[in-house]
Amino acid sequence: MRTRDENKEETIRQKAIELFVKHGFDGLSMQKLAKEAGVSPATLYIYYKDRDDMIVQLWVWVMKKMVDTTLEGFDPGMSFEAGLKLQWQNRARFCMEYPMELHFMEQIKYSPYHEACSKKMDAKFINTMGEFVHNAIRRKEVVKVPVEVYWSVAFAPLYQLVKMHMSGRGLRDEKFVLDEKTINQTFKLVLKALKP
Amino acid sequence: MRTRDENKEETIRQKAIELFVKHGFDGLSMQKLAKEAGVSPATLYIYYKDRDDMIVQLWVWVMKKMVDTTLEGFDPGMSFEAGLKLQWQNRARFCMEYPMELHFMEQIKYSPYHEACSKKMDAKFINTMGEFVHNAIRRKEVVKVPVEVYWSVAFAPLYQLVKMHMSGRGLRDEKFVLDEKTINQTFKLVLKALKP
DNA sequence: TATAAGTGAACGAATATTCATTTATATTTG
DNA sequence: CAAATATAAATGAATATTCGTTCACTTATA
Repeated sequence: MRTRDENKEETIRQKAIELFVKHGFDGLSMQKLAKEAGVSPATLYIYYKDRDDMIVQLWVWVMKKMVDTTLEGFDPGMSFEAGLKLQWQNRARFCMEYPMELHFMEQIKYSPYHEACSKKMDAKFINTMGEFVHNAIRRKEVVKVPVEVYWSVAFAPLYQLVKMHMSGRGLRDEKFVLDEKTINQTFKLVLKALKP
Repeated sequence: MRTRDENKEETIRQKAIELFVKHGFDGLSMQKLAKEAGVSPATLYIYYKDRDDMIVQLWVWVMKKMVDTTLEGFDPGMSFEAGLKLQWQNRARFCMEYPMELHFMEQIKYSPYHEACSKKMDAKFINTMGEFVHNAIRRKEVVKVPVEVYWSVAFAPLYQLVKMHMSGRGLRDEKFVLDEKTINQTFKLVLKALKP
């Protein structure tokens, strides 16, 4: 039997995200994507059941990449400060290395695909994160708050900075570039908020 | 001459956001919207130049609503703690009262429309916010950090909580409902982070 | 009566998806 | 070892819809 061209598979994914980021949901049409990736439209239907399935599978792929990057060198038993710091570094690295993938994920988050995607969320990842927080709370390294409150304070500021960085400007018209110093400065504030 | 039916204008806006939130960019087609709003497709082109223009104008309208709500009772000369508290209350109220409008705005934020929209951003609003922070920094009520860092720590956690509230669940599968108590709890942490 | 609001049908272009065929290769056969 | 075969990958053209937009026309009112 004929073997599947793995290279082709990767090209499709890459071009799909590229099209999506550049032209949004409207721009990601099966025919345009096929042309862009140099394959027949019919080929897409070998890889994916339909357009919706393609978008969800694309999300799963990107999510895995994100989880892998985020967990690099991480252990839920780490001390709170060290663990959170590593999380920030890993997450920031992912954002900088894969801006289009991040863009794609953020756009999915508020789209009708959000529900279908979050069902495919890696449970192990969430559990690892949860374990880390609970360890820290138990050791009294972190104020005792619901996980949602913790997560909001711990990571939302970072993603907000990344958002500004990606759009190239801050709140006003001035240019904004997220550098190591700004990350550290913000991290210190977050740490202050979460320590008992 | 014949007068424009203001009621019709409002129905179109309402149905447009409804369609957009329910079915995303793909779902907001001119013909579907016309049918939904009970007007001719051609009528839409009296109100808007084309589909892109409609989406941007829709955003401008929603943004104004958001700014108005956020500024209710606010004065940039307020003390930091009182001002920030009011901001949280106003913003939370907007999110709860107009969930679809918030949904719409968030989706635009990561779409190709983001740039066109942010050009129409109300400068006065941004200036008022900026003035408030700078007053607070001058009075030494807030740590001296770039506005972007301030904004990220001050508001991103709130919007993250709202996001979870709107999706109906937190990080795990458990139900999550954002209540007054959770808001206050998070607010206290943010305040701790930002105070010198 | 002048004028802008509002219409419904129509346009070509683009959409998602399918299907009868062809192509490449892993495996089996002689 | 080489040739035949089986099988999944890959295709390009065609499907019926739906898309955004326009235009000749009617309607309501200042």
